[in-house]
Amino acid sequence: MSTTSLDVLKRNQLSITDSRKKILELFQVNTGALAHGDIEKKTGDLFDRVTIYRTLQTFVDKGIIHTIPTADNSVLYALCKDECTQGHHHDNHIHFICDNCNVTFCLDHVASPHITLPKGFKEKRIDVVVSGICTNCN
Amino acid sequence: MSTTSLDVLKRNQLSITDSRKKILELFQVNTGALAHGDIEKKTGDLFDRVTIYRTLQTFVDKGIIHTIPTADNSVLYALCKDECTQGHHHDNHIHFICDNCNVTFCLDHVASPHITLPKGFKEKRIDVVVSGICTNCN
DNA sequence: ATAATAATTGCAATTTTGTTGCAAAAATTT
DNA sequence: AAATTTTTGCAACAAAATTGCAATTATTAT
Repeated sequence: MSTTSLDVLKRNQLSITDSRKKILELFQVNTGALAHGDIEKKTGDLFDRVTIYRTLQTFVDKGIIHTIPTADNSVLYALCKDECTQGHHHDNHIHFICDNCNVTFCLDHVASPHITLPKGFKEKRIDVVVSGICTNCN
Repeated sequence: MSTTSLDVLKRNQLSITDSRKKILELFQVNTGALAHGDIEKKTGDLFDRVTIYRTLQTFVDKGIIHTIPTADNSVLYALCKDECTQGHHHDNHIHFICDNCNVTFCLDHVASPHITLPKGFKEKRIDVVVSGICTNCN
């Protein structure tokens, strides 16, 4: 499966626009997760803030990116693996946030743990966020 | 150990004020977690928005409540277990958010899982948030 | 290729959320 | 009961996010 920004947009039946191409490429180039503010900085005044908000929301809706819950409650976004489809995220991996450099990693090879819930609770989704010190800062 | 709001405040060497008593009682009465907005609604115009922010922050500092990271990045607070002391939270339990009724549960008896991280990553804290359908909505 | 249609963007205005300084009020200490 | 300390409410401010709408851009049909 090809992975150019253009292909991803087409595969998801999205109109091809400068903002969508550019923002998607940012995610593909950067290893870590990105906040809305990061994207604003990296794109300068190419696009309006509102466009960035809407583009991110569109990508989340389509299953192209997913949000990451963080301890300090800032909103982070990261690319989903290919298996994600519209309305159905399978980002079954954990996230790691470095307290030092503040980069967020999607640890794709660390599966979410299985958790036994009390009777009556049905799991649909599980988010695991580990924070500490990353390899680069060690 | 007694659990009236007054006792909790005294134990933590906090001045006894209406807002602190009222807000603490809200947490004690409600099973789930509360957002700043919830508290604002439930207290009407009894207290200023700022007071609520400061009270919540004070409680977090003292280890009376803790924050919960959520996937939609709203800030949630919930009562800590008694073992929490100032500056040292031991909220080593997972959280469950019901997609239906939107209530957040602290599953105190479900411990956070142990996760094996890739080489070089050092864990300091782990947050697990499971979402799905709770007992009441089942 | 071009016109018609549909979708997206940018702007302005607004709303929501959170913070800060300071004087007034309330709680605690003496 | 007075002195001191802490907390509160107000006002102003700042940041983050949302909405409606006209203008622009992309897609579809001709």
